[in-house]
Amino acid sequence: MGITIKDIAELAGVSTSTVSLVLSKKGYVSDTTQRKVQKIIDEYNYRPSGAARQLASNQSGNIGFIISDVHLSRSEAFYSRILLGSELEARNYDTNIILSTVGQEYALPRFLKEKNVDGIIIAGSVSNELIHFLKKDGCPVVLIDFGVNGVNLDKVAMDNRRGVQMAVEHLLKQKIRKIGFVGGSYYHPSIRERFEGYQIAMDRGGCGDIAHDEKYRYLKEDETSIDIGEKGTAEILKVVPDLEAIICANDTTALGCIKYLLKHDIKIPSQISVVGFDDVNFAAIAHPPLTSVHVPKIEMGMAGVKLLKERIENPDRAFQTRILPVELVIRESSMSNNRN
Amino acid sequence: MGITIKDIAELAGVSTSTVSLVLSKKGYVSDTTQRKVQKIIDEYNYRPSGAARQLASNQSGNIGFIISDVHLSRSEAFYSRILLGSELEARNYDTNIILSTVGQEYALPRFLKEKNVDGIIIAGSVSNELIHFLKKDGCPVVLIDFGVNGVNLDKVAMDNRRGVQMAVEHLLKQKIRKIGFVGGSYYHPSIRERFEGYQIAMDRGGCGDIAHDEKYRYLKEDETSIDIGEKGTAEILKVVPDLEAIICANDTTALGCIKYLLKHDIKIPSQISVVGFDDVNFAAIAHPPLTSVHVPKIEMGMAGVKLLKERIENPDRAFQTRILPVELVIRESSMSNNRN
DNA sequence: TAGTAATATCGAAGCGCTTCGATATTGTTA
DNA sequence: TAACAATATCGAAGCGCTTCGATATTACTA
Repeated sequence: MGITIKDIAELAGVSTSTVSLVLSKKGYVSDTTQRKVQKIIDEYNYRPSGAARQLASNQSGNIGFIISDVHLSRSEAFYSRILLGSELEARNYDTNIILSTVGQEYALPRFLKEKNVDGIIIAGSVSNELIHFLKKDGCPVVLIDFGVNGVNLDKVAMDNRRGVQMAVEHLLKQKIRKIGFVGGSYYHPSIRERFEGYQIAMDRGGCGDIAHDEKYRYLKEDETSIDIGEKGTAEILKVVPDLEAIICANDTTALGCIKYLLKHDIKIPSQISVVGFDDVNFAAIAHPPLTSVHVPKIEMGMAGVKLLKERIENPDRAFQTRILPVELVIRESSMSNNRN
Repeated sequence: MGITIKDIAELAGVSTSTVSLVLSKKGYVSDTTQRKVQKIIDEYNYRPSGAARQLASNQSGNIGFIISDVHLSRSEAFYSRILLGSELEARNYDTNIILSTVGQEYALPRFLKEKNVDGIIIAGSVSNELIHFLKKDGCPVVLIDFGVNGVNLDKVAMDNRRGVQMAVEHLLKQKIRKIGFVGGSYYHPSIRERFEGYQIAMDRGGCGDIAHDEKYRYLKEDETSIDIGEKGTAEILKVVPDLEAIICANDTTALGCIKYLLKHDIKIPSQISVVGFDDVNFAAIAHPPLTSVHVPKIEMGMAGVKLLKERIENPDRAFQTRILPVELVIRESSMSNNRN
């Protein structure tokens, strides 16, 4: 099959070790030999076998990217951007991304079985068993937008609390105080932080009574969805008919919220303001365009790869959590002209 | 490093070849040995090295997935679904997907350099050089939603002509005849087919004069975008003020089209109907919800993997093109009650 | 029951690299 | 210029599997 390092060595009249040195650019090779060998390599379009290289050097040049399948299908707009960011960054290191979705059941992603990755990025929530397994295994791991209590790992996250705080402040400035919170996936650390951010900001704004009143919130364990947004809005409105705004755990939920309001002829934002989180690409084109906390998804993916590379190079350093800043993007769904 | 096949062999009191047979489930192994070996494997949590296996068997168990970076960022909602489909299908074969975006310049994806994939899926358009290189290289390749003139390869496509025909028929049935066509990426075969479908259907419906009149169309080489949708709509309306409908090359374009119409207070669909193509997930939540030709994206991704697997198994069989059916999803943007 | 076929297991030779230690050559310093 | 360091190249031993041919055992046929 194809041409091997041995062929190149013979053609160039050197040993295979010399060719290997030329390839890897380390060790001593004279300029003349280097050129001579490189010429043959180019001429014959020689490409070293990854497998052989891996086997001999015990390094794969691959990193695994794990994401739960439901997660990916449901929040594709979010996670596929993170994946894209990781891929773009991986390109800089000449590294390949091996993608693997995992189901709900505890199953090792396939590449893990063959351990042909140098490290792993996990985006979003996966089973605790998997995390524990990896932790025990000692394989370098970076978590993006996820975390498990009591497990110390490198992480990339966004400033969830700050994001919602900005949203709350934006509403308070408009003299809106009756603000509710709707969301699913409450098991997810990011969602929980967003809710906490809501409470903190409300407390500070003197609306603690509202933020701590269960009437004003709808929180489910189920994966976030349009459905939850609709139901949540309905539930809260039932007990708080004079609600003024809804902050949603993410944009998908916000979409459901808008859907409900539209259906019941409640004007956005003049009657009720809506704010989402994530700023996925449909936020801007929703109707009305959705105010949302922008999450730097591409950058998070890139940061994950960087962190992983650092960990691989230096396995013993202290674990880091990189928290990327977010930004409130104000659009029509929360701008009531008659208020501010 | 870890435990190897040799260790397992010793622990089980058999030869490594026997362990290998147990692992691969081929050849003859007695029930007793099989169980004995498997027990040790489980007990020690042994995972064979992918690299060694690849090297020895000359099979990687990986398939490469190539997509152009701009393409992916721009039409993420479309291509990430295809990727998802491929990944889901790959899981069934215990195969990994190695992702690689390629830039505009002609560069080999990294995994190609090391040829550690058994085959390659290309989604969307990439440089002709890359296609020619792969063709010459003899590496199994499947093209999803792309094609190059004069290069024979396995392909997965959707029924673009039929899709637009359905859209045209749907409009004609409402007595709408002044139908324009707007789109970018005209270099892309799918887009061209969509335009052809428009012409064919219009011809059949007795509106050939319109479909062959350049006034009624706006076609650009540039990547499809919201921008093109806006500009195209503007251009056509300038010369055909009494336009009744616009068929767009894809949903992104349609979005721009809607944006323009909304801005100029032209009512959709009572004044102008809009139809998109692809039915990406924001089509349903656009305002108004967008009538679109549904493309089975997940299925296309899956079909790509299937086709590739077949080609790998049987490298000499005739090339196939799998055309998946599409479906017109009628939503508000094309339902004018006062007409039908 | 000899003779063949099917079944079961093993040893050893690779797969195509990297890398370590050995050796050869050249350059530098006292 | 002897002595040592730096530079340049090579041979060979693996890395952890698969697979082929050889051998041993058992089952089946005539």
